[in-house]
Amino acid sequence: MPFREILNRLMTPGERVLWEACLARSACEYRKGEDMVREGEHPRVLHVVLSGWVQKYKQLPYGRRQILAIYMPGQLCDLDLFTVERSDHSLAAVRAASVAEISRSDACSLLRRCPNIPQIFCWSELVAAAVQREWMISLGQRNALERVAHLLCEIYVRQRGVPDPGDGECDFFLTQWQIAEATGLTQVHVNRTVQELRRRCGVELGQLRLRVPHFAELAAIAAFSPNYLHFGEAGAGVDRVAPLFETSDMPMFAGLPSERDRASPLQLLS
Amino acid sequence: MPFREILNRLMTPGERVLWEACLARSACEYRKGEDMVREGEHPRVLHVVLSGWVQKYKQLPYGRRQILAIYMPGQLCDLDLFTVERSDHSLAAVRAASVAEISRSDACSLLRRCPNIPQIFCWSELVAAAVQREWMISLGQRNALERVAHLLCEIYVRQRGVPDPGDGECDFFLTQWQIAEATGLTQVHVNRTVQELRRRCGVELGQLRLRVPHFAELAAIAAFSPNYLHFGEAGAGVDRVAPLFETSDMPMFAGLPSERDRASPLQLLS
DNA sequence: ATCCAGCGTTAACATGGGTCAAGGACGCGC
DNA sequence: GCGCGTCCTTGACCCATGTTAACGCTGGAT
Repeated sequence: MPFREILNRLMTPGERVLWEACLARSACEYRKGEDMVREGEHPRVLHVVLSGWVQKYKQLPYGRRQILAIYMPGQLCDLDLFTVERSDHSLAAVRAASVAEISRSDACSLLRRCPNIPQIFCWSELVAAAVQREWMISLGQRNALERVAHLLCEIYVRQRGVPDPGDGECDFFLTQWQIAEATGLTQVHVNRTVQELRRRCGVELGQLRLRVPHFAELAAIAAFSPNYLHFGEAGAGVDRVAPLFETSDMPMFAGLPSERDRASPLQLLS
Repeated sequence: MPFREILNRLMTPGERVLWEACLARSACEYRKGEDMVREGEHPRVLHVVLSGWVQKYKQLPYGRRQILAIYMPGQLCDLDLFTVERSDHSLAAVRAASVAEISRSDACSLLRRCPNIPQIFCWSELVAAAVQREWMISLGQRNALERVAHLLCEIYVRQRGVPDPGDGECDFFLTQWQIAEATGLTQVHVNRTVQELRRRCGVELGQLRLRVPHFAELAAIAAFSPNYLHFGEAGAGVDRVAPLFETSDMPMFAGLPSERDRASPLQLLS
């Protein structure tokens, strides 16, 4: 269950129409590497990936940069930026990407009309935060082989879902240099590592495509466990989260005056 | 302006009484290293640090662990856990710590009665997420000296605020082994690094206390810039965020039916 | 057809930080 | 006062990863 499916599952058909219309209306095209938000700017719009991938990154004195997150179609990139005066990071297209830029007023009217939308936002942020924590584990504790293997596993599972329906392929838009920036390694060493993975479990990392003939082997190298993606819960989320907060069991919404509207799960964001 | 001051600034006196009462009522004591939430558990309460520090961490196969975040008095540790079925990380005391454990129903009634509380939650989460991104930079891009220096700068500024009123001291509850777990280094190498910092800029890392006689020098080594802590904004936050969302300018709340109550800034969390 | 930029590949060499092992200082319980 | 555990310190050694510098392939622009 890739991210898009979760989106669809969480929305009513009517909401989906509104949502898609809003996205389509504000779609923008970016070229590879082009910035959408730059560190220090005051952010004015909310970015939602339509196609391609988007990277959140920080630039460091003298050239190096760290990629902090990768956003895939359907994901919200920068919900936090609405509360913040100056962004502390940048946002750019990984390759050519299409991105919806929702203005504050559009976001406002969406929220007014679609009670399930906040829930979407909630899951999006929740998963993004969990992924970020897992990246910290890679950066701090895993060696090069494990880091790259883990990143490939994550990207594969985020697109294909788990359990995997199976032909072992998915989109892959990062260059080896970008893998290096995400994993805190050198481009040269990423190259060595990718070759090792090719040798050990037949991973193919080609033009825009990742092939993983034996996912289990790759996952074993990375000690990859998809729990942190909270996928199973997102599936259940529609049924579980929504009723819960109608019955005033969820602390943040219960007691808020908006109960009849079922707005607000967003308040639970991490 | 350390975190506690921000808390006070954001609350009305009446709210502060309720808040403090709620914290006091549910206070728990933990010994050094004792777990409050363990990975895989279903989280039932919200943890707020009263005194001492709290660490969020993940345990890895064979012994190593990564500290993901450090929470100081006043901070909320795990707002996200309310939405999640099973926690993907653990929470433990750094040293002996006192922690309030707010039940869902208590959190609920707090939110009902204190319109500014969600705002507090919002800032807490926002800053926590920004700190986490900065830690990724350390783990991915900085060398040992820069990592440790940066951590010391952050801990100093988070307690003392910036600009610093000045005598160059603050609490410091981490052992060198815990610094190692937070920075992705070895305890042995942290020791070497701390000595280097002692030599280079007179940093003293003693029993429960950190002394930084020349903060500027330490900050220079780390290339430390406190922007990511969003401190200035938190000061302004009371005046700016609140009116903004009353005038329906903030997308997430504007249009929500609860406007007369001024609930909901939490919706903007990242 | 030619050029060029971007990307992947390779090799020789350098080094930051890990590993292992031992010892010392301090504080705490008995 | 003794013993023990926790934390800090030190030294010798070594490996994973960084550095530098080529080279070649490919695809797009002219």
